Amino acid sequence: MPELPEVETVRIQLEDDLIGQVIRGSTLQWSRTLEGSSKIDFDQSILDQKITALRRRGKYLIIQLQTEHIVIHLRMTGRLYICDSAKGLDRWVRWSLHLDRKYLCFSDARKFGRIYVSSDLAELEKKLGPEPLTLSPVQWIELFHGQRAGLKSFLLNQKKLAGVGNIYADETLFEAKVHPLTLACDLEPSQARSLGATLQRQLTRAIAHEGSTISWYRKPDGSQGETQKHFQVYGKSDQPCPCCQMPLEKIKVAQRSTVYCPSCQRRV
DNA sequence: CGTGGGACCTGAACGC
DNA sequence: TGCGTTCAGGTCCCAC
Repeated sequence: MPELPEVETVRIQLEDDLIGQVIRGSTLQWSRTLEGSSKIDFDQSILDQKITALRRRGKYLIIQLQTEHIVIHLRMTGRLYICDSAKGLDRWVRWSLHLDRKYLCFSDARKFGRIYVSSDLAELEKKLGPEPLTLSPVQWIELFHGQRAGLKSFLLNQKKLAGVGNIYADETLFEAKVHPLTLACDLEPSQARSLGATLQRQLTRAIAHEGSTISWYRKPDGSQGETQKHFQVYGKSDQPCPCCQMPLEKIKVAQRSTVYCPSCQRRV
């Protein structure tokens, strides 16, 4: 499931192919993929514009044009790749962007992914908390201060912190030895700093390993990420804890399955 | 402010 | 073989 490291990997791989390209049009195969405007208005606002940058904010990928931005969210099964044809290379292509002699294809089996155009990113910013990789130790303490949500819910809340999803939330809480239902405000300052540092380590390592391929995620070149080989708890319920050998437990938190070690991650 | 449930979706895995 | 069920989960929206 694309989270921050997966989206960052996609950004890095597509950057060189996209920057400097000029938009010649688009094809929309599943209308709900495009939100916020009609296909005609969408095309009109991006036509003939040059791509000046490829950016990421949380789990969003942002194709920066001269006066507009194309904002893309992959949700669960979205993939992006460069291809010679607007039809793409698989049966789940929902949208493609026409460039000079190549196409950026958006494939999305589950049809949850969304794309929209926006001249300023203020609306997006309103929905998103800070980038986890830029927070300082003091900022981590401030982030958790006074927050009465359970930590698993808090980490998944994009408005509080941008880019973390189910995989890296569970892996981080395990490595930090914190119970997923611990209230954020109950962390001691030293624990808050340490949890932040652990999350940053997890995300940085996952980017270095080019993301986690659980089922659908692929890099733009079609290959899989490597991070899943290093999972300690995600998807491993009932297996022995890598630390104490007690069986890992699965519970539902905020509608998501959550795997943790009841012995190593004691509740405060 | 916080949580819980449903909706959006379809493929994979599993039970019978 | 094939049908039916369950699970996966990011975000939005509504109810409490």
